[in-house]
Amino acid sequence: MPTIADVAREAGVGIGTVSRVLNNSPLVSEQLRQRVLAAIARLEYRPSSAARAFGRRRTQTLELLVPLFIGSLFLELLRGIEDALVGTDYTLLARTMKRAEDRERAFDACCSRSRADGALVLWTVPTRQFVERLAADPFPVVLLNVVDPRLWSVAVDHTAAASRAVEYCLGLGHRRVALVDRHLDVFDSTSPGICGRGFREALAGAGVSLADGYQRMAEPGQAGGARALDALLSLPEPPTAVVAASDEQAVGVFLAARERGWQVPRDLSIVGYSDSQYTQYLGLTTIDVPVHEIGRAATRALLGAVADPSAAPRTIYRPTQLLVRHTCGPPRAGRG
Amino acid sequence: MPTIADVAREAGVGIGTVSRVLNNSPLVSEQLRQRVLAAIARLEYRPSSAARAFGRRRTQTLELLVPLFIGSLFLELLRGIEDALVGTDYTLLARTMKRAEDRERAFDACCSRSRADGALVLWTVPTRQFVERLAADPFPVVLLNVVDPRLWSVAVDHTAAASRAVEYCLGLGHRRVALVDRHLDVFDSTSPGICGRGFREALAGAGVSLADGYQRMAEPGQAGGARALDALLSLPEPPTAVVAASDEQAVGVFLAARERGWQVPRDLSIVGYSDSQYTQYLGLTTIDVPVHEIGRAATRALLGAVADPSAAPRTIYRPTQLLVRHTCGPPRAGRG
DNA sequence: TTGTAGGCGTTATCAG
DNA sequence: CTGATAACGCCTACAA
Repeated sequence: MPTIADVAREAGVGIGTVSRVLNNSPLVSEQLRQRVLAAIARLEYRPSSAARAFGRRRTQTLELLVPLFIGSLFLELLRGIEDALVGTDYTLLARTMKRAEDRERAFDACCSRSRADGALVLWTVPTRQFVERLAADPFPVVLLNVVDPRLWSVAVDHTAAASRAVEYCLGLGHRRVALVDRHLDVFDSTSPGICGRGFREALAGAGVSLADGYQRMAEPGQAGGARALDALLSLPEPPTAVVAASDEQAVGVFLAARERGWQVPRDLSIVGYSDSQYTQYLGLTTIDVPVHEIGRAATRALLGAVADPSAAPRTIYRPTQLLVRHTCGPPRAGRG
Repeated sequence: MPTIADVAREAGVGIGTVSRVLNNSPLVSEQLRQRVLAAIARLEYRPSSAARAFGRRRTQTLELLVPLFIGSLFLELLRGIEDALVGTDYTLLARTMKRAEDRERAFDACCSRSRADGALVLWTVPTRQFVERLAADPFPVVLLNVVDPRLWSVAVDHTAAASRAVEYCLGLGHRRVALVDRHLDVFDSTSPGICGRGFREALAGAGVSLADGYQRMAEPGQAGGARALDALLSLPEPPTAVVAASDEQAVGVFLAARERGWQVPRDLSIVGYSDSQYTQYLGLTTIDVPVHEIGRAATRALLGAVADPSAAPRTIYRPTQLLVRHTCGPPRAGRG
């Protein structure tokens, strides 16, 4: 395996010149550049990325911290990230986290002496220590779908989105609207729900009082949604519309409703959250979260922060919109 | 940022001892080990992974080459890979490929002077040059869902699986069974379909002749399936059952059928392929491909190959099975 | 069991 | 513009 020294010898130049050619430095005469390029080709030389990372104290790698619970949106997000990476010579290191302790370890590993130049942190709230350590020893981090003013964040306004969904149901005539919410932090069951505030605000805005048990926290995934609906339907006055905090939960709600013989949207209206594309054929009315765009924006922000670590962190919001399909309708007379 | 030398000084030992402690070498007295550990803690020292990778000529990284077309199975696969990685100190580098040229570059980048110690290659056929280069300069590679006898491969027997699906339809009484197939290599539209052979064998085995136009190649995804069904339903004698080569295509078939007013399974039976979990609520009858297990097995094989590059490559098959749900039934009298 | 010295392949710095 | 040369931080002999 040839090294830079072999190339230098082959081309009859100094090793510095070869390095400059490799790094597209303008400080090389065209003649020598050609000689070096030819030598590289003859020897089939490839620079060692390990040596490079070591030498320039930069790995050309971005780290992605992602909870393993993640649903199908991950793909879309990955595409967005890759989109932003095209043309750069950065690659992506994926580190998945299953449990809270994995997260601690991942945070720990990623910030000090990282294998990467920066990190993308998905759908999980940074711990206090993490933020403190980052303050002490800056390392570029961008949060996705979670906001922390002390760090770069790219997210949507969950409150506005949830409000929009609830208002839509209210507009259809529903008064018994329930929320199947999701913890902001998958690893922390004491963390608030992402949609709770928007839900309450929308109800308050319409002068509708919040019935007991209508605001539920559920596990992510279909199972969580299904269980939540079961609970809701056991209430003395079950809701006529349900807003879910994820499409997967919405599917669970849908299934559980069907199981009980409730038809959607005749007996129950459902709004999802995220537009995960796998629910298209279900005709799920949902909040469209521009996941692809979030991934791209976050990656761009991270690359920027890597290039200029002194830039003050910003929070970037992306707009959501309601995607009306076929799981919502007016409440049924007998039940509404 | 402290280095190993700082730790050595702090602990009052030689740098070699620190290195040995870091690498869990048994050749350190318990006493010194403790002193070193304490020094490490005091200094909050973390070894530089870049320097490590450089020094030991091993990156502790596995590379994942994945076509961006990939559907929801990717998540399950990723989980399988991560499962196999738990307990090792390997991390995963993801390199996605959008077009055929990306693939060339990815193959190129991954084998010579790679940033990784080995590579997992998904759902895409290795090019001739790739295999040749690998033969000349060994670099551990494991193929997933594609088989090449010259390399490690983990896959299912598509022929057996497709046969099983077709036989199931035949057993229900169908005689007009069509196939919506998928190219073995997403980047090569001249590559054969993954299910074609099993399809034909099953028909032949039952003495059913293959009608013109019943074996179709389709693009991956719902759109491909939908388009393929449109074509099939335009035939003078449309099929009464369709076997698809992916769940996503099956969903497309399902949607297109519904669009045309055909009910499933009354007017049309559908079998999917892969059990992608997002089709559960559709009740799709499908071939269960153990994607998680494939990811895990492939990663284990790769780790093995990294540890012992001299081991001869093997092909590992994982069994599939038919998952009967609700999209198949006997052919309708008037149409069957 | 321990410390020391050399090497890994680049990049960066510095004279020329 | 170019070529030496010194880091870079760790690992691995080798010698003690």
